[in-house]
Amino acid sequence: MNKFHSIYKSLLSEFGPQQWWPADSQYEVVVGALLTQNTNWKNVEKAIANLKKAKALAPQKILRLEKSELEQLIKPSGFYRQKAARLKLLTEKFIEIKRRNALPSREELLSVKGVGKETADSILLYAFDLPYFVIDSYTKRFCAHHKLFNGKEYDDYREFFESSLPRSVPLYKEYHALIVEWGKTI
DNA sequence: GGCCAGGACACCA
DNA sequence: TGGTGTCATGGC
Repeated sequence: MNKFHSIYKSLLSEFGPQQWWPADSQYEVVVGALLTQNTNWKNVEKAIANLKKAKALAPQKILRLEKSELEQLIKPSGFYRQKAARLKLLTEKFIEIKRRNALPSREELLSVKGVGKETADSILLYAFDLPYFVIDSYTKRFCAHHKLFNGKEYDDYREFFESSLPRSVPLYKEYHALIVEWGKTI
């Protein structure tokens, strides 16, 4: 068992299973992935609750909302003007993906304005169950703290995790969630 | 009452 | 490629 695996086990015993991503649908994961950018999850929950209350948490409904309406609904998540515009763009991509009945590529998600690497990987992993390890600011601190890796670029970290762990979607999901939980405590 | 969150992008040198 | 400004609300 390598160092990654033993740390994982201790995180799991300390914090318990995180069961990410909390959502009622695949599309809700996509929405949450965008809204949570540099934003406390509590605020994202408020925005998603607003969308549900307005019965707007569905791709076609988001597209049909006036931009100002959408802005008001997602306001608690912050950066709401940017996010409203970008959520519509991402939703168009989501519809296209579902229409062709195929899995999304990382490249096409990254081509959507407002979707960077972490958001793309979160969607690939948590919405589409594809084995991409999500890297965030906590993950880099985590690596430094445990002297696991001292890289620079996002993809260096991602490839390091992916080559150090068994290629398991449930493991990727849980490990990233546990790192975030760890990050909140330090 | 300030600090910051489950980032991304534009612009500059 | 590296550094900095911008976007913005709400929790603690």
